Amino acid sequence: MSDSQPQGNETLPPEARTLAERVFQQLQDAIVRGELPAGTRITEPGLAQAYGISRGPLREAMRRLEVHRLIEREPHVGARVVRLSMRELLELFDVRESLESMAARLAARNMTTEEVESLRSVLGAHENQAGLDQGEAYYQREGDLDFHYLIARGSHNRMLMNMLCDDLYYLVRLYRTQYSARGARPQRAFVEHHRIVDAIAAGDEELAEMLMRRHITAARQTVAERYAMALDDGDGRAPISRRRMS
Amino acid sequence: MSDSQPQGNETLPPEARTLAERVFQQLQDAIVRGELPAGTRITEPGLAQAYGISRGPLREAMRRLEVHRLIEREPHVGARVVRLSMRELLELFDVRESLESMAARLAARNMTTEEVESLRSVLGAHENQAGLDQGEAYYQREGDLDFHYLIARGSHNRMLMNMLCDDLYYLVRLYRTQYSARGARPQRAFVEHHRIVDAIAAGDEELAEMLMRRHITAARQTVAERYAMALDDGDGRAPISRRRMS
DNA sequence: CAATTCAGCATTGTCGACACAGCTTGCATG
DNA sequence: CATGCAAGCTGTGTCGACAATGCTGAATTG
Repeated sequence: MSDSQPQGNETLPPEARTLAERVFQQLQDAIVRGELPAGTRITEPGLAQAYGISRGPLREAMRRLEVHRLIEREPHVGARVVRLSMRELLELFDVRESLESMAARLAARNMTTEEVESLRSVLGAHENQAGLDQGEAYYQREGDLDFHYLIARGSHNRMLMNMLCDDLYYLVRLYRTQYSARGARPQRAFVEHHRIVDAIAAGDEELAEMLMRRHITAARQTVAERYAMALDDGDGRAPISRRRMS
Repeated sequence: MSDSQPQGNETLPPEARTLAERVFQQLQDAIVRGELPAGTRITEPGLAQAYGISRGPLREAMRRLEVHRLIEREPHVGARVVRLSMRELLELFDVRESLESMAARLAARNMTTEEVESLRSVLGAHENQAGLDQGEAYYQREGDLDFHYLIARGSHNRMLMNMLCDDLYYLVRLYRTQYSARGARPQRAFVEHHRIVDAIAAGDEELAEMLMRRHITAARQTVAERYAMALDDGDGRAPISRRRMS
């Protein structure tokens, strides 16, 4: 896997920027990977000592995490890693449906042939991977997001791209670790991905938009049905698997 | 107990508790109002002294402004109030179209009768206001956003609501001050607003979504045509690049 | 024995100060 | 006279310390 790390920011100064920036990305990664489980209480002195920095940059990093909805803060009380409830997860799907269908429409309008080609190559790589151990599709977890990343970038809408890549997709990854959700229905997703790419390549905006909308709606449906019996509390908390990352 | 009137010290300001929060809101307001014009260079000691606080809380407020896309920061260089280019403005319209059409759909599904009623009352107030001095519709500038705010809230989708109310609508207000855009086509907008409310009241999700989409598309079209002769670069490059102040 | 109050502590909020980077300016030199 | 270089200055990045607030726990009292 080349980069499951999204290039959310615009330019490419990969190495040294500011300290707060690096800590922010490290924390972001640690959260979506599950190294910091949901509900973990984050104390500023603790993390500052853990990362070997002062509280100043760490506070700024936490501010950014808060705006990105990865941690929840309460004034004078503290911060905790977000615990995605089922309701918020379904809300996320609705927002994704709206944003990504627009991204698909714009991608069909603005994507260059090279971008379409790279999209096809990524899709082919995942297909081969899925052909090896079909059914499990472990790699599909990140591969699926690679696909959506490319379409978001292909929209050539910087604002839309930032919203999807910098905000929503981190929440998606967070959900997948918190619910330990393996990518369900891999073959169906593959077919849908192919059709979306075909529509984009053909420049059919309406079709691309509709297919993407159905794609995400179907995923939402699957998730909703899957957890329908497990948790029947519309507003309640999510039953997180309290497995530690060892 | 003490139900009558508690001490006026802290009634219920959920976010006015910390100093950084207040400064953030003050700065946010100052920017969208135009008191801090676009491109204004923001220096931390200057603003800190202006607001009578230290640099710590001000830095956190600036971080939040940065994430909300109201200021642009460059490491070791400084921060400036964003200058919305025409391209970014059109991008904003695309994002709004996608998000608000979904909000209208969800509002048609989830809005209570009380919410619909308040929506209608707001619309009626604006209509009377526009009846007084029709054509100018000064109030319509904020009134239009009131309308969209209520629909966003009516979606009962917290994530969608936060995205619209906390991020996009501030950018919309910022654009209106920067471009000194008076609300064009007021009567048409009124008609469209009424139809949207009717669709929402009727619970017609598809219709509400489509009408909202057309509503925003028409506004985008108007803006695009209006500035077509002033800056004519389609959607390739940003016509108003970030120029140096000097 | 239970409820309440108060003292102690941990953590967050805020502040002032130091270090480093980038820009400006003045001088020296070709 | 133009240009390169160096020194100063402005401003950001980072740090440690102090103050304020909320939580915890035990002791006391009805």
